[in-house]
Amino acid sequence: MMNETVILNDLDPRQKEAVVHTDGPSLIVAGAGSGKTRVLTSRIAWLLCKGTDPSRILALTFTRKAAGEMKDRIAAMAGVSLARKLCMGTFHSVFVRFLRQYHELLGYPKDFTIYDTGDSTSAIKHCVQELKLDEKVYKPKEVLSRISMAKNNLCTSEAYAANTAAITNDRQARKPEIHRIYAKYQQVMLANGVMDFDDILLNMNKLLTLKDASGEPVVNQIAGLFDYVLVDEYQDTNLSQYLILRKLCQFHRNICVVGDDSQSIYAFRGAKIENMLNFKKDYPEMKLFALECNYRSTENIVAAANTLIAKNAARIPKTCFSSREAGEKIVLEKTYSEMEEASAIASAIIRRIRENGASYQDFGILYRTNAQSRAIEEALRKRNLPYFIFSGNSFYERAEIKDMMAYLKLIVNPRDDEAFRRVINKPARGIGDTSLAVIATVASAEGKSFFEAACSPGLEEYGIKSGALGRIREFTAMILAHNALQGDKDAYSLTLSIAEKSGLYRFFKEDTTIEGQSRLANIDELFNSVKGYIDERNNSYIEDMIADGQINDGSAVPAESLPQVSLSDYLESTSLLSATDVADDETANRIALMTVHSAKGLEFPYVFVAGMEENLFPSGGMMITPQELEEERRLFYVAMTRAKQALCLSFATARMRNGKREANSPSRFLKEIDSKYIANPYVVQDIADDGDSGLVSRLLRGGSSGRPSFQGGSRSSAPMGAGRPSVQPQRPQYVAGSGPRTLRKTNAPTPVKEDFVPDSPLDLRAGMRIEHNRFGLGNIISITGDPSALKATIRFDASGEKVLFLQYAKIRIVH
DNA sequence: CGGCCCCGCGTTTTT
DNA sequence: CGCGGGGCCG
Repeated sequence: MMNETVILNDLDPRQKEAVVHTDGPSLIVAGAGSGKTRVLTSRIAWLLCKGTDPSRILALTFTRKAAGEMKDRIAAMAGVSLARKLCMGTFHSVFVRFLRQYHELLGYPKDFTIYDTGDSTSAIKHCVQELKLDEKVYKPKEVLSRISMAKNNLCTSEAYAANTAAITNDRQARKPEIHRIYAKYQQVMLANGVMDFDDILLNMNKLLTLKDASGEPVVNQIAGLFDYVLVDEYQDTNLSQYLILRKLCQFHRNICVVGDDSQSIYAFRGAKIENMLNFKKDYPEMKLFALECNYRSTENIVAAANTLIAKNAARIPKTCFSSREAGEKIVLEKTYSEMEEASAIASAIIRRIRENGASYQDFGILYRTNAQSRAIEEALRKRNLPYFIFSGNSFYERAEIKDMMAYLKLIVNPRDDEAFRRVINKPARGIGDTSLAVIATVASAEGKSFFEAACSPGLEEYGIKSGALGRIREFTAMILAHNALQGDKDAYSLTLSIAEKSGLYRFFKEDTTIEGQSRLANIDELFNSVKGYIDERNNSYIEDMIADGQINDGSAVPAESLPQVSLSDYLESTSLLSATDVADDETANRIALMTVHSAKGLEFPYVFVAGMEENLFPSGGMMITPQELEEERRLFYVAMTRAKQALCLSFATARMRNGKREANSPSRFLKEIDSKYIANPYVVQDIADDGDSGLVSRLLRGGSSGRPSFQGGSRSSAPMGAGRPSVQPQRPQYVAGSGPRTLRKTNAPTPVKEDFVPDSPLDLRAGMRIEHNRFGLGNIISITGDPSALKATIRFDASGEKVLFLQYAKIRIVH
């Protein structure tokens, strides 16, 4: 356990203030690169240091990665045993725990499962069909988004139907039946024992208004569990989350929220920047801390971003400054097509590598829309530059994975109709549309789920043929058998079993086409993922026991005594987690391509932002509202502040969009940056000042300035070209097992779990200097045990001697 | 039951 | 232009 001095050691005075002021409401406005996470974790460590019971601290984040990262850092500062007792996680995962605990009050089964956006969309679609409405008019995605917005604003289906504004609005949009779809959807979801993401928050709100069986308000019980509440990325909270927080903090008012209003980019999803702007209204006694020192970017970049964001009206006034040198000016790059733009970026990267000794992972190429990646990919491929894309399409969105997941969901919650539909005839087992229609009719008539309908004895009477009936019975029996095994078998063996028994694995195995083989590989990858999850859980269980001093030898924990990791545990871990689509080795030393949204929280020495054009960035064109324009500006602010060393902003005067060539003028944002921070501001100022097309003004000018840098061999304005060599760039580091969005600042104040590539246990020898992903540096004292269960006694510098199971521990040799 | 073709559509996306 | 979904045909 660290002492107070150590916690405060690497913090600047402002950060220190924010860390030690623990009681009462705090608003920490943390500019980009200002050490936000460091302050949050130090604050928790500080509380622990002061003797606060960790279980009475609630810390909420948006992503699981952020939660994990914070937990790791706190573990490094305050010890694993304290860190693991914290109530820390995403809004959704923490609240799901409470919802399960109080499921009866809400009328949900204990094993309710969670629908992802895809599941919800298809559920909506089926509701639209059942209500005999036109899918063209009631596009499932659109309807879902409308319902989602309603839920985020705590508008239940009943409230929606009674809300004249909403109804009028829908009528004017020629979609008057949305309220009926909403009602139907909610009814089906409840009957299926399923919640969508928004329901988790909505029901949490509802729960906090209920009384338990003994008549005690639930809010007293839950809010009473905590003395301190901390929230990360507060600018991204929606109304639903805001209200929950308010209820949870009403007794002690020890709420600490951290965020940056300038980086609020999720309004389109219901996030309310007002939550941050109005914090003082709810908590007049609050203390404001502004972290304005940016440790990430050079002064030029920080100052330039400041001038941009100053154009926004809705913001908390603050002026960020850099702790670093002035650095290079921002370079603009004008091109005439998206291909040319991509080539310019690729050339600039090559030049940087040659002249600055940069490596691939030092580059981030950001864009507003995913469609822009294509041209860039082609340019990079042509030059053999390795890259990876943070794709929106995740592992869990692949059809074959969805199939397997649907089986798993159905085992845990047989009432899940969407899962049932998906797998009832997968692989084909002679239960076609006709049979499914009958099942649907029965379910609807008897108010049952599909599964219950499929089990009901009177199914023949509805006209199911005996052959099909037998197969249906076989199917339900198979699911029920697995459902019953959940207590005895762990997630892995159930997954293997259902893959085999359902015939799905054989089905994919028999498909010898290339795609078929890839699907099979994905299924195998899913098995690995389940196994990995179980190992991870076992590993941390053992480490926790050791850290707790309950045991000091990993061998005291025979495998069979480890708590079993159930299928339901696994499902919850995946349903609330966006996929880790990009494996670590795929991101290793590659150029990163991603949308600006995905880049939030990341940093790169060299950043390119492509497509700086009106109608693209800012997107939307004329029908964009002032609020939306401000959000676009914040989005661009996020893009700019990803850069540590150098920033290049490019635009194309024309590009292919939806199969058509479109002319665009440069983004207004380019002109909003004070030109003194730009190396070649004339590139944008000369042209298209007032809707004039770039081509015309170029012809008028004689075309000498603003020429693309690689026409005619001129390269004077090449993006981020031969900048003077400066500090050796720090490289972004990705967390082991990380999903797309995790990147750690390299100037982290404490040792943390890094980009961990563990060495094989077989390579470890007594006497070696090693590093453990959690416990840090240490020396191997001895290695014992038989080859199948090797254990090592390791003396850690920070935490003393421990015995670890090598099959679980992640250890690498330090040379 | 599966494959092929045609049509429509086309920001951003933690959970 | 490139994709996914739905419908129709073999």
